[in-house]
Amino acid sequence: MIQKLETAAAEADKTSPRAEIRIYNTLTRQKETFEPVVPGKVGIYLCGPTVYSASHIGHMVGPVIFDTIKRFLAFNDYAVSFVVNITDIDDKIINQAAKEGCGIEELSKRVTEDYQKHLKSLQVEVDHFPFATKYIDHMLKMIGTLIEKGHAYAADGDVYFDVTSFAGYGKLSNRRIEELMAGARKEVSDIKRNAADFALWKGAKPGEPSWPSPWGNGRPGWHIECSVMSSALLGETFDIHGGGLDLVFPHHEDEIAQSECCNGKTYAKYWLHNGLMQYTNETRKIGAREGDFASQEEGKMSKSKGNIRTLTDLFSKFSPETIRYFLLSTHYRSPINFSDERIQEVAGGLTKIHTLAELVARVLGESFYTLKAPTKRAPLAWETNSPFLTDVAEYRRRYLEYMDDDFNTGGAIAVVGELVTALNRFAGDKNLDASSAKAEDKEQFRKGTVVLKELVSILGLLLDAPKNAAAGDDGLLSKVLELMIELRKEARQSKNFALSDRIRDGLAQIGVTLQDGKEGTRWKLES
RNA sequence: GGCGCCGUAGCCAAGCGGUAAGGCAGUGGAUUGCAAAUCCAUUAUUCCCCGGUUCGAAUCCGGGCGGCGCCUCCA
Repeated sequence: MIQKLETAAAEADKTSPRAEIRIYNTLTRQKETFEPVVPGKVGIYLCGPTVYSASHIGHMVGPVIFDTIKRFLAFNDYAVSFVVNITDIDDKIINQAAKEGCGIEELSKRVTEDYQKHLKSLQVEVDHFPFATKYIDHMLKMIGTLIEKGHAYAADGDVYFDVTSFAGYGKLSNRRIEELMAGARKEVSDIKRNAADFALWKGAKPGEPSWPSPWGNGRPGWHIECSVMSSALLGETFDIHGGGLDLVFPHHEDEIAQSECCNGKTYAKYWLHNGLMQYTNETRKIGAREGDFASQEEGKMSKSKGNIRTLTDLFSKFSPETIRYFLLSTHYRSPINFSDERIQEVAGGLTKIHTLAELVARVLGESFYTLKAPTKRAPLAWETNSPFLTDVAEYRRRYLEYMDDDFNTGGAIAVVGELVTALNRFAGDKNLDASSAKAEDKEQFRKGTVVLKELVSILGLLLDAPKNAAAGDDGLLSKVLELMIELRKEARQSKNFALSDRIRDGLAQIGVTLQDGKEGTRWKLES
């Protein structure tokens, strides 16, 4: 009963600043109310890539999701610091560099640039990209502390973490040490005390890149870089640690063990894990016979399965914004089925918003893309004194409710779609596209449009006008097309539809779409 | 074998104790010379199956069946 009352109170206040945000925490396996470690500030650390080969779509899921979380928290008036690490030293990099016959710096630099370029095109705004090789000193210090405290031991040039020394080992992935011992691989060398112990430092083999250390020349083990860089940039206890579901064990489990043993403090407060990209072979799905084609393996996208899709390839077919929209169209914890058909299907919703943006430009005489909307959460600045505005307010409330509930972008996007339909309907009913439109109706439309802008900006969408949008073009192309339209108009007036259709079809073939409206014919380039 | 996740219309997908959002595709209609775009209407007595708890379950519990992830590098 009491709980019901509290819920009702929260319900009434969905639109206020710093509303209650619920987050699913992998550590506790339930949704918790978000409370930052330091009031008003939020640190987010996301596990980035090991830079040894070109990024694929799966690498973008986390960044897009966590960038959206960042935007939403910033909207809720938190000062957010978003860190994505770059692991630029690892066996895989060494092997790949050897294969390509180049230095590891050259390889990691090239791959990092590729990765960052794609994040930028997806509108992902990262505050810090720490590189593992820049934090070797910090790592050595941490390893030293762990040895001093009895949680780690040097053996044969390597240093291992003793998992039996940490009572909390296994708490994130819900594993028990005994089970890990039983299931461990036989290849385990005698130098480890326990089969589940993991390397903090690896002694270098001849010819490998290495750094000097008290235990001999070597390089860091996997995991240590995240523990070190997150605390260096966000503090020993920080708010949100994210990554793909496949990193829960052993990576995140080991990070917790190292950091909590070293600092004696809680490491990350909330652990969020995104679902993994699944590859779907549509052809197979609709029942082609086995062996009809060289089918790629279905399931998780991974290099070992050979079913990855590089971004460079993907972006030649879809805009980064479409990919972002696609990634946000479902809940972040669910796996996403990937296929071109799926993206194509989802993309329609985005196109509809862009089409509305064109209408907005015509009605308001102002670009939707540069429209100013509130960037901080606050109650609506206007009265809901009409059915239309009441609906707009309700859509906004529902959108925020979805986002407050574990960043449910899929639900939020559905509401955006409803808002778009409402705006289109209102514009149609009130004939806003005509010069006779009433100022007061335009004003209402404007209010609704600003809300749309506000909501869509949180998702990092519709931030820029599409590259090939024709709206502002006043060059030669525009003049030629105006002439074509004029000629077609004359043909239509004299009922010469064969000619008018020839003009329209001909233009369509070269990528120009004509649309007849009450106020004349518009043209736009195929996107 | 151990630890988890998931199964909602043709497809995608919200809802997670109070009587099934939304999108795509389809169908019908408005608009159009015909289109395009847009709008309207329509598509699950039912949420994999069987039990149980409850006044009430897609939602909670138990048992099946099916799919998937991790336990080894992976976002």
